Amino acid sequence: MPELPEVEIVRQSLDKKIKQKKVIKVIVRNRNLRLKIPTNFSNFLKNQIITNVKRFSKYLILSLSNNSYLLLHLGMSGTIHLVNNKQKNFITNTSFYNSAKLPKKHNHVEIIFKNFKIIYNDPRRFGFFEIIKNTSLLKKRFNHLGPEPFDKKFDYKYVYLFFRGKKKDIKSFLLDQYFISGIGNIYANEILYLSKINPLKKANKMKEKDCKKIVTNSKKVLLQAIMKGGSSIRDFKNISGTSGNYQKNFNVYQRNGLKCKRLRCGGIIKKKNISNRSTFFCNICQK
DNA sequence: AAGAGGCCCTGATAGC
DNA sequence: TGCTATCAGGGCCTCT
Repeated sequence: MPELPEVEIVRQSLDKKIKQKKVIKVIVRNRNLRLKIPTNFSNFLKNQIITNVKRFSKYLILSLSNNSYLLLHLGMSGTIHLVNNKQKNFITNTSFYNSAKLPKKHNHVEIIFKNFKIIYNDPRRFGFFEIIKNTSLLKKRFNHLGPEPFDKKFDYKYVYLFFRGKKKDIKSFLLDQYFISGIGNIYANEILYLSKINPLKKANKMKEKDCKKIVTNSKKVLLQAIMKGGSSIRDFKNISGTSGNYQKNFNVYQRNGLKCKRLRCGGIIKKKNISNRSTFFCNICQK
């Protein structure tokens, strides 16, 4: 599900709810996420106060009162749900991403606070929790990741230099978190469309002008997506009023067979597999 | 070193 | 109705 904008929406709603709140209890129902949850996980978190909720790339970072951090990645299908203790099962009106109703299955972790709890649900279990002991280890943890699109370091010179001698296609690099972190399959497609660049174009063929467009449109697309509350695709029935709206702005993603939205272009959106991910692009205006 | 490909896992949907 | 195949918003690993 989540790329940078969706994770940011979760962060914002989580921040409002759990900042300065104390963890009363943690229940782990299934340790077998992408990374195995250690046996001392619950005890470690108990009585900790969440001092801050931050985000880097697609990772949520909860700062704890003992100066350590709880890292959370949502993988492909992770969602966070809020349940008030007095309610039985259902949440009605939260701004949590895609959480109109609490699913019946795959509620792997519960973090319980005084009057409410948050539940981590993840059918595919590609997500994970990780405890990071201190700030320098946290820094180290993200060492291998490239800058976020909003980072000053992510400018056309960085892009141009990175692409020198690289024979892979541009689409794969937008998904490469070591080059740039936070972009996923949906937004990679949308960024290339706005840039009028064919996803199969080789990185070393990119002109300075192309690199500038990549930089500008990466920032633009992700910021707009955050402002629209992220994208909610699939499972449309259960989306609450506070779910994302950016899917209405998709120009290419899942629009294969439809007309290009650019006036007078006349192109058709095509679908093609690149590095095993579905890729959508206009066959005329993306060169 | 860079790039191609496979794997982790469940659920929804399409096609027969 | 029920089967099988394919695909899904991510990230990491291995092999060449």
